[in-house]
Amino acid sequence: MARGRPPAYTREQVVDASIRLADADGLDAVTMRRVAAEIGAGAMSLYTYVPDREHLIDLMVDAVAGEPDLPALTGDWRADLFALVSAQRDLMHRHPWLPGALTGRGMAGRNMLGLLEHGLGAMEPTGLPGATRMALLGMFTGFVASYVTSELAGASTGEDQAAQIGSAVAGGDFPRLAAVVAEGGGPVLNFARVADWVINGLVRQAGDSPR
Amino acid sequence: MARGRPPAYTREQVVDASIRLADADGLDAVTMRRVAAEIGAGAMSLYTYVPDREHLIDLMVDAVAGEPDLPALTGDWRADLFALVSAQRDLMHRHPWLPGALTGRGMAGRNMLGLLEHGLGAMEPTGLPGATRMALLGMFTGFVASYVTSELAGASTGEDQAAQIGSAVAGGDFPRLAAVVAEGGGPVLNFARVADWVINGLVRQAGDSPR
DNA sequence: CCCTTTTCCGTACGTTGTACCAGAATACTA
DNA sequence: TAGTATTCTGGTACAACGTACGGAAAAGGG
Repeated sequence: MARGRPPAYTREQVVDASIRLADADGLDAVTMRRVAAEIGAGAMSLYTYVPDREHLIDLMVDAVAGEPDLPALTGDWRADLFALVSAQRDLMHRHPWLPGALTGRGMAGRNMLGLLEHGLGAMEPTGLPGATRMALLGMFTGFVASYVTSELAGASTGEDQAAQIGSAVAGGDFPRLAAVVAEGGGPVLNFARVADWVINGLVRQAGDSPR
Repeated sequence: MARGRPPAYTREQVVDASIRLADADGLDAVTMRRVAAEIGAGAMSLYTYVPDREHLIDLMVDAVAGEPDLPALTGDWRADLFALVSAQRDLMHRHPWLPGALTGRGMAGRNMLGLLEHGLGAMEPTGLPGATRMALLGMFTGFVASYVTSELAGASTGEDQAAQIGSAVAGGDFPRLAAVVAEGGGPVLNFARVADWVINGLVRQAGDSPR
């Protein structure tokens, strides 16, 4: 058994190196050559472990989806969903490329499906039908991605963008925007509060919904 | 006035050609050479009108953001927000690359700010503070992007992905997922209904929220 | 010891973004 | 009218990318 030259690396090594690169320098830094260099291999060797770059990114997504070990369900769907959503946010903080990678790349692997399974379980006490729970989970993930994206954007840039908004606002158009900007913006909205809005609001509405 | 050789093209021409390409073949098809060929120019001539590819995409986003002419505000924030959200959805249907392009690219130009201004106005009757309205608008756009993404994904792929899910589900793990799949999924949830959930749910919760 | 199988990876090709610059086209100045 | 300053055009070139191809290397089975 095990004929042929034995592999010098593993798929996991390749995926881990890719994740390390993406965490440090963004998804664009994940090039076949750089990933290979990271593990000390030749560029073409990666193709033994991964069919192409696109699948590599699928694997990266699914790998990080396996990171959080979610607490067991309590039966309180509010709390359970909040825990799930918080875990997703932590994940996206740890891997800022994740929101971008998620767009247009649906449910690749087992860890991703595990997250889905967990969410479906959390919403079981709501009594909502399966398709509805499914849709809501998509919304929740979209919400977290959107929230984290604005969190990260606010932290990093805000340089020339603030200038752009400022000058546009000063132009006299966008009076309401000007008012909001003048109002000071205040602290970024608390994630816990917004997550509560989303969870309570959406599930309540979904339950109230006719038909 | 107007010294030097006169421009043979316009920035608008460049941006429009890029949008046409992206609509037809996706964002990746927007390469400097292809865009240039589309308008009959040399590749390097584009750099007279646009600093680089990244800015080109910013301009594309802002250009399409100017497409919808939104109906005047009625004072009914539910209706006005629904109109806004529907317009955004139409936009993303017409330009399927938009959700992806939006990730990590915040509020580039005047049309984008105009959309923001409109949204702020629509929410004025809610009495919510400016920062809250701002945050909610971000959420709404995130939801629409997420909804449309899943709409488009469901329409196009579902080929090997369905097989992957099927085999994983057949494996015996993910019992709840299996139940939902067996349940038939049913028709995709109505956009109007989900949008209502989001708008009513979020605004209601934001209003109820303590402090 | 050779044969089959499997992995490794150097070389090479087509495509990308864009730096550089010579040439062309215009308006202003003398 | 001739020259000069200014601006736009686009060919050439380069580094970096994904990856097809194929020979070298390393293992087990005969």
